[in-house]
Amino acid sequence: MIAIKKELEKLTKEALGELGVETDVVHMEHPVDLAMGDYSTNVAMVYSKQFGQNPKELAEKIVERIKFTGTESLEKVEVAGAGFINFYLSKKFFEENLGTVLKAGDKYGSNENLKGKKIMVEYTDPNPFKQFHIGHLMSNTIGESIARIINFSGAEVKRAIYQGDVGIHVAKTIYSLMDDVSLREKFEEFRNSSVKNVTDLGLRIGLLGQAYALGDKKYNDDVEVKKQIVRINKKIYDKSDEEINSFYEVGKKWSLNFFEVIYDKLGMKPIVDSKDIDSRKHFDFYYLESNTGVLGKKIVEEYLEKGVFEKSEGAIIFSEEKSSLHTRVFVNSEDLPTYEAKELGLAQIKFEEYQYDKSIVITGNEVDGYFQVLLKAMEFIYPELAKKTKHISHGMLRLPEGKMSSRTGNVQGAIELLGEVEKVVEKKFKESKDISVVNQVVLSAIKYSVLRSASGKDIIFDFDKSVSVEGNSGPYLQYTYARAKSVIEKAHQENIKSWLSDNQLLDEEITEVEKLLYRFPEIVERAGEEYEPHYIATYLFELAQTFNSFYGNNKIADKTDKNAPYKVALTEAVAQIIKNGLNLLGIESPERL
RNA sequence: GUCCUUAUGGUGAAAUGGAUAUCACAACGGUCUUCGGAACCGUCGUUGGGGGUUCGAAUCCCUCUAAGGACACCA
Repeated sequence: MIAIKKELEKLTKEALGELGVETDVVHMEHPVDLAMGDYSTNVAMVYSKQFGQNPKELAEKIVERIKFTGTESLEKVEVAGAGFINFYLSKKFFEENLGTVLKAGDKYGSNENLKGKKIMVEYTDPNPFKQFHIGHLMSNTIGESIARIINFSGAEVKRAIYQGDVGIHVAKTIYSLMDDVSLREKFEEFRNSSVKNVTDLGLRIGLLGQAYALGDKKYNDDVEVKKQIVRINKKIYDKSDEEINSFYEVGKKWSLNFFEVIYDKLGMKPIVDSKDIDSRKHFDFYYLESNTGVLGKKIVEEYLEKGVFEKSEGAIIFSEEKSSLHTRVFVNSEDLPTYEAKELGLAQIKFEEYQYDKSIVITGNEVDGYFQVLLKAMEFIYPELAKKTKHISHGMLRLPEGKMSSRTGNVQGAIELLGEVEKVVEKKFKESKDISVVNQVVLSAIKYSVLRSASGKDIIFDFDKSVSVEGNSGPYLQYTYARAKSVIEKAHQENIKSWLSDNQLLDEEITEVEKLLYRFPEIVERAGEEYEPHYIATYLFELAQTFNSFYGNNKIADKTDKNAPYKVALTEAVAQIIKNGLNLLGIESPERL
């Protein structure tokens, strides 16, 4: 809780107390317009009925009783509109806050609301042997941002990833690798040579992709092949066929290693930083369906006896009577665990490895219905874990050309999308020859497009708008940061010192920029409470706009202006907050574009 | 058919039950020989329909309409 907000709530409560109202809840918010003050409360409207007088009169009475004269932070308190009480903070407050921002630096905006809490965040979840598509990219973007935000709120955060290394998609790939002569030859060649770099790895991933496409086609076209693939699938589960095992292990390793390359590209910070392609890691916990399946099936069988599940048509199901939702199959009639059973196993394994206070799972919203059923089943089996589990879902990332689907084969790869955006960025930022900066702009364009609106709804990715520095975009924020940095640099050259917190009070108006700075910590808190990164994105854009307007109307690095040190300090604070905020979105802040 | 989600200017979005619904893009017009013009300022235009709750509704409830998703062995 932000100190000043708490103080205003306390003052209001005391005033209400004098009028005979005891309450714990004083709703304190920011007025829609900066000109209406810095904080506002609606208590007069809430209690006017109880007092039998009109809200404005009651508001006046409350204001008379608010003792703010002893508070340097408060300039004035006014009644406005239908009975709002508006608080105006003082120049002194804004000055002090500016000092706080500069002093806190990279830590500004952090809080300790989740101090001591252990939180596991599962996200991304690509499947080995399949493409890392833009849906995974979206999940990774949201998950990484949420992980950073709750970490900034003081929690210990562990990143987890859950990958489908078994299932029919794997069998399709293995089938083609074994059955198709040229694919098989290529596979043997790759298997017998070492993987020295990313390019080598990429070639192998290409081969797996071809094999999957071929297997998928034959599975749908040829009934006999379908039967074979189903047999292979079963053997992958029980590991009974050595030849299949060998194809499987090699392909899985290539796939998993390639995903690590992608996490690098997406800007994740490695947890194990190694040049060795086999040991580089970006997540704290890696979970595989091949492991959760075994345990999940055991759990289902155990609770079948206890009456949670029941047999039906050769499968084990969780009936709609139990869930009051809809019936789902947990172990299919082939005696294999479905995703549902695997998830039960996963929950147990996760908690055994890490005694979390909260387990967050981020997925696409097409599994919302399924997840509700799953949580119901979990309530029967581990009620305490069910309570700690939070499912967050997101919509689809759609490209202008059309809809992305992993089932129809019309898949949009994440790498391909990055490449396309890079082309647009390079065209636009011709001068920038620094490849790492280009990458940072590419990622900010994509990530910001995802994070700027509330999660849950589909995002239509617009190449031009996402890269444009003229609208509400990641690159716009990066540009504003770079410009602020450039102004600060200029001030240094002009020998203008930045204002320090012990400096004297300057007789000057309160700028709109200042009125936004102190709100950042509140925004971070709310984003953390609601697992909603978009609050940060929205705020940063407003801050950047306000700063750019200030920049357009004021000369900042002006030696002849006695207020220049203060303006430079404001610029520094804006830059700092943009950097901190972008970091929470998983976006870098290059000093030059 | 049942259940879930969604519906805000031409387009994409924001809004903790609060004040005159806020931005961006597009369109139109303007500023200034610039600390990074990749700027700034302005004009235009919006809560799907109908009821209800409330001092107050984009937000909560009911209903209709439309779109998307889930609804037994995929994940």
